[in-house]
Amino acid sequence: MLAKPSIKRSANTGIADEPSELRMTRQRREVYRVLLAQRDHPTAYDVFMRVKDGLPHISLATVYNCLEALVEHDLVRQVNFDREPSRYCPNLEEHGHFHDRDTGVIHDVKFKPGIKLADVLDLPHGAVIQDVEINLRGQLSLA
Amino acid sequence: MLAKPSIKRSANTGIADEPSELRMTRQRREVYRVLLAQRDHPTAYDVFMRVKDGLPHISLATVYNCLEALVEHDLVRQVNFDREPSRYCPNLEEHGHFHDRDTGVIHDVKFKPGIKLADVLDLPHGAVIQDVEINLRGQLSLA
DNA sequence: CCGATAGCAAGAACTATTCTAAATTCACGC
DNA sequence: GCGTGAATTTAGAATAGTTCTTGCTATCGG
Ligand SMILES: [Mn+2]
Ligand SMILES: [Mn+2]
Ligand SMILES: [Zn+2]
Ligand SMILES: [Zn+2]
Repeated sequence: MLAKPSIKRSANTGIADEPSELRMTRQRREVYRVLLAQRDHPTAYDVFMRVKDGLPHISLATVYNCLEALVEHDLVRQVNFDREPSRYCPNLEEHGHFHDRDTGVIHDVKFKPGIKLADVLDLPHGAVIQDVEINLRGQLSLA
Repeated sequence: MLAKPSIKRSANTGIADEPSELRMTRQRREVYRVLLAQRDHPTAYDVFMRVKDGLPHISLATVYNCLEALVEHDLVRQVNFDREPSRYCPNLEEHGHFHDRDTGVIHDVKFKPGIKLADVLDLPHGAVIQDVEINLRGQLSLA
């Protein structure tokens, strides 16, 4: 995924401020820690369950808020397969996802070295790409 | 998107039947006609509104049913950007989608000739890909 | 410490989609 | 052209992941 600038405008002036720092609260730190600890592309609810070990009073809404904050500050990527619950991935390298229909496991899929998207796709003239999502589905043949 | 075999198994035997034909009802035909007539990746609700011109009594649930049937029989592709409402595309060539943030327009994006996904992606060993989804977001620079 | 801003928790609300149940249409053998 | 069973349609209810609202708490700069 390419970087997305997270601009905020002050309510008073309407002038663009610096992109604000992410305040690392206990909840956000724990959500992020959980994502790094087990990189299996958990859903928000999965994260909620895992975070409760360390923060038993955290709410699901807070998990959603934390995930949104982490995504907006480009520490975490949101991964959507069709209309299933969103999943979250702390791998910041440009990569796609392969969903194994048999096991449900989602594998990270890297580009082969030296490949750029503009090399393989016939983009509209003047297109500036800000975000790339590559989602594959299939099976892992056991042969 | 790669072809997805739509196998049905008879309830009695559990033996695989032929993939059943899509029965072209008035509703399905009209939904399909609307998709072909204006290829702007409409949502189910967009389709509903357009189909009502020809079939004023059609229900939204039927539009969903028809779209699902068309997708399952590989006449139409479902296109999902993040968690926005699904959109529908009758272009059966293998292609991705570019969402222009400024205009909201979704453009079809073809692969450059001769490119295969396995050539550019580092797939897991033994992966058999059944479905490919490539979604881009960005802007069209006017320069 | 003070006032302001940001974040959290709990539950309600939202909304795209799916499900339910009853009515209608259809395919097909006679 | 019927009768019959299966498929489809319809309207409305239900579902479920996510977002919003509200009141409270934590944090920050001074
Ligand atoms: Mn898809
Ligand atoms: Mn995305
Ligand atoms: Zn990933
Ligand atoms: Zn398309």
